[in-house]
Amino acid sequence: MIQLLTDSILQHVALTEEEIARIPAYFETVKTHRGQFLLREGEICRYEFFVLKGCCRQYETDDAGKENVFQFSVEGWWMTDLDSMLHERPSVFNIDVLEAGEILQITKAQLHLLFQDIPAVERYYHIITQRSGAALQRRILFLQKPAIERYREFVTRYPFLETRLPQHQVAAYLGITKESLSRLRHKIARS
Amino acid sequence: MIQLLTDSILQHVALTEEEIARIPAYFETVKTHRGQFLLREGEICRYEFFVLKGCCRQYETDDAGKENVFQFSVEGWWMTDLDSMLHERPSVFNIDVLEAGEILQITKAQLHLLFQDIPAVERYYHIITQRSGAALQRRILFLQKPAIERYREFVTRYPFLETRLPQHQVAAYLGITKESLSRLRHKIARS
DNA sequence: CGGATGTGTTGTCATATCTCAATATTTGAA
DNA sequence: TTCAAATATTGAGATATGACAACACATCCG
Repeated sequence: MIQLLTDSILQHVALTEEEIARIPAYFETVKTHRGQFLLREGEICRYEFFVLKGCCRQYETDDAGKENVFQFSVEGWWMTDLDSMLHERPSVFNIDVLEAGEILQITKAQLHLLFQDIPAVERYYHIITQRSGAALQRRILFLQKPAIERYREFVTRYPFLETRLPQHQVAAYLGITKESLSRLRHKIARS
Repeated sequence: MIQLLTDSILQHVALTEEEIARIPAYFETVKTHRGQFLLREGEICRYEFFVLKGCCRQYETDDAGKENVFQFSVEGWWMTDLDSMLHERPSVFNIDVLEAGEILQITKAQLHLLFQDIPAVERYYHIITQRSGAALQRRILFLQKPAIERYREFVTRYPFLETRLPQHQVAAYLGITKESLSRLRHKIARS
């Protein structure tokens, strides 16, 4: 199943068969179960996660206890708290498992060993970092739009998430309550 | 004045005097005047910008004509449309000059020549990219908070911008109208 | 099977923020 | 200095969304 990762790498850089074979050793494989936490608020995020199977969610809990979803991750997606990793500061995020499955995790130290071993992977990593930056940028624009447009854009961009996730999780990603989302959907269905 | 850039680089990586001397040639210096556009919506963003002096603003205009500010940049800050640069797709952003001054600009091609010439600059660039990713991440969390907290956080994090910018620009960054910001400020002042 | 838990809908009312309009204040350039 | 443009404030009413509560299903698991 780790092939999902090597495929992802090969989409961006070229590797020899021997290099491909050396990659898995740098990662830890973790079977995940629903409700499991990969990161808890207050901890320093030590890993980059790569989802092999299942669905994870990165969210923060605000003062009123409301959960704001930052990102979902499904098969083939990376997920981490960049700010916590980079500055080694306690994370504001929780990362938990919505759908059981399997993930890969790698520490910063291992990642750098991997870069030394296989420089092409460093190029891959930087490409991924840039793409994730572009995605964050889109998310910022997204959050400035009215709720109904956010919902439409979400459905268009991530149809597979829309059907896979419970509505209240989608609402928490859109930045609205589940009740408001229910009413938005109703309104759209009518028209 | 280009020393602002080399200082920024030297904060993160080590360079020899000769290397420092080779850097300016890769950049174009542009004197900016108020109202000038560095990037217009619909164009493909070809440059990374580095502000030497003055203040720039990156914003998008929504369907209703409202301007949403994505980012301000002052002395020593980088600014670009990552998504447009990376995917070579038309930008949704405008970048214009609020305060006259001077900027450096560099194309992707020149940047890669610079990386080949001075590999340490590539490391600097990746550090900057990561930090900017962390900043984008914070901005996403920021946008999910209520307006009054967004304003407080803005003032705390960027006190020098709060005083330097007209209020309606700050409002457009916070994602509220200038009237709402005026009222928020009034409310805070009273308490 | 049956209850606990998770999920989704609907009603009512509260609240934050917006829109539009009028007016005040500051700033910059001729 | 003086006028025009830019900026900021205030009021009144509209609108989007939230908060809370009740209820309806579905689903999972003992």
